Amino acid sequence: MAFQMKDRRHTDPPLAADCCPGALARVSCRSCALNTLCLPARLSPQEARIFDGVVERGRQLASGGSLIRAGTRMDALYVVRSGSAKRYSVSLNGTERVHGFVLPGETAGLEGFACDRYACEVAALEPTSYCRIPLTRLEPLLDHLPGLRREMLRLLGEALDESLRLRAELGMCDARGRVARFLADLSRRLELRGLSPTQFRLSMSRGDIARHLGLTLETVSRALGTFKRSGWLEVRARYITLLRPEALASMGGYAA
Amino acid sequence: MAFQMKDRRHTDPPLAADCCPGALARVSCRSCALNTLCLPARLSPQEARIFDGVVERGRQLASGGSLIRAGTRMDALYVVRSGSAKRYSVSLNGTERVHGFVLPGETAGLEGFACDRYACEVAALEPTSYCRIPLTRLEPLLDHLPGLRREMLRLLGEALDESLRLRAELGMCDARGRVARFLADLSRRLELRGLSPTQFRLSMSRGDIARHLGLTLETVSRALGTFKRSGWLEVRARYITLLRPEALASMGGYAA
DNA sequence: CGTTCATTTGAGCCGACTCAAAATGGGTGG
DNA sequence: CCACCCATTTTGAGTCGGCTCAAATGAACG
Repeated sequence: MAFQMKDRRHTDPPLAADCCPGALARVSCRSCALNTLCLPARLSPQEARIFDGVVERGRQLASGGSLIRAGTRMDALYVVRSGSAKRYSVSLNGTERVHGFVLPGETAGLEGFACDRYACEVAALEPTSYCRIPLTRLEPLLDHLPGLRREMLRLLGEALDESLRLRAELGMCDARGRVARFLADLSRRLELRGLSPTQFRLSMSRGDIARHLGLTLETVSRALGTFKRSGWLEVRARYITLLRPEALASMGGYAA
Repeated sequence: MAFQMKDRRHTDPPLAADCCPGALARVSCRSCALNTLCLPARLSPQEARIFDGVVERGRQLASGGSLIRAGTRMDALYVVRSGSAKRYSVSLNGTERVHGFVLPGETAGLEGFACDRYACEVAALEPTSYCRIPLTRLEPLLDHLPGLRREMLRLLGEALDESLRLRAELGMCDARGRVARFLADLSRRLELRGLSPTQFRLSMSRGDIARHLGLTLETVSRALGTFKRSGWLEVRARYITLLRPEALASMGGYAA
């Protein structure tokens, strides 16, 4: 009972323009709640209007649903509108490796530019809606919209930079530091989206986190346990409350 | 004496169009030895000709010389023409992290698109010459050369893909596997450039390799020692001869 | 209410790190 | 040409963090 209330407190508020779930709403980017974060955010109003015309709004995806299949021909970019997804790849021996998590306003499928095929699987971690930007419609726009061109390069550069930084930061701290960094990063990204940076629900399992950080799920669990005992956070299953975010941030070497 | 001969065998043949070292030779990309590998390789002949006009040939850089300084404004892309370089960044506490090594025909500075500033240091590991592609001259070309535009996206996508793959592969094998993967990868890239895939000189120190693979230099040294005792390769200082490349490749999980 | 999956906790082991010292190689100047 | 010096690399011994295997607990769903 009291627990139910606790649960309620953690429930995420509606994140974006998904007020009409399941429908192919013709919502424009301008009226989208994510318009300060999303791809068109840096475009001029004219460019944004033109860009708007090529974006398809996808239907809601169920938890576990596949947004992108690795190995298939690259034909579009995808932007998560609400919910979340994980980017991962599966090696020949069946091992799964999680490259990262896609939050609302973030783009998936960029690595497909390398060879016209997607390299990563992207799958919803909870009910998730998305926008689709077909390349056949994006390409022609690049001719006349220098801002969009720059934005594409920026997006790719950012993904590259993030990947390098992740490798660098994870590589030089221990298990607890990695988990701390992960939480601090997630907290920051949630805050950017207008959500609470201190109270949130993890949409990914301990195993997903572990495979993302290069650890085992037991180690992730133990790290969370340590933080809990230190009074830095509260954990109840997937619900997290950060009590001393600054402690986590400093431990994760986030200032590096 | 015999040793001198051994050394000689390993000497790298001249790699590219650097027959006039130190001079700002106005060599065109078309006559460059790297033209099947380098940025303009995928352009149409017309596009390649136009692109040629914006490439500046840099002077020879001494070993240790800096090609790109992290934090400075991004104003150009750099392509190594001969020699090699390391991409790395230094954290606040002074720890160095090596992101990768740049071989002839490979591009450095791409991650700068993220925020208009370079995020990595790039420094020559041996006498190195390079080409410089100023953004102010590259940008306008993107208007009218769709092939060049695609090539830029491809280049960034490839860098991203490689970074993801590296993290994934290194994350799931032990120290020996990482070193094996590193050697197999290097071997493949050297072969692409018309060099021997089985005999080469490492331009980077054990420490550089270690900081690249997330290990210590002692561990890298021990891994090489193990391979040597197994008869998979010969090591003499920085000179490597692979005797059983397939063993290394399979151990490095290179087929993943 | 029971089943099933996810998470936590425990015990023991192994690989990579740390610290330390020896050896090798490259470069320099006599 | 040789002897020396310096940086790099190799090798050794001991420690510890995270992994593996295993069991118990907790949460979610019908």
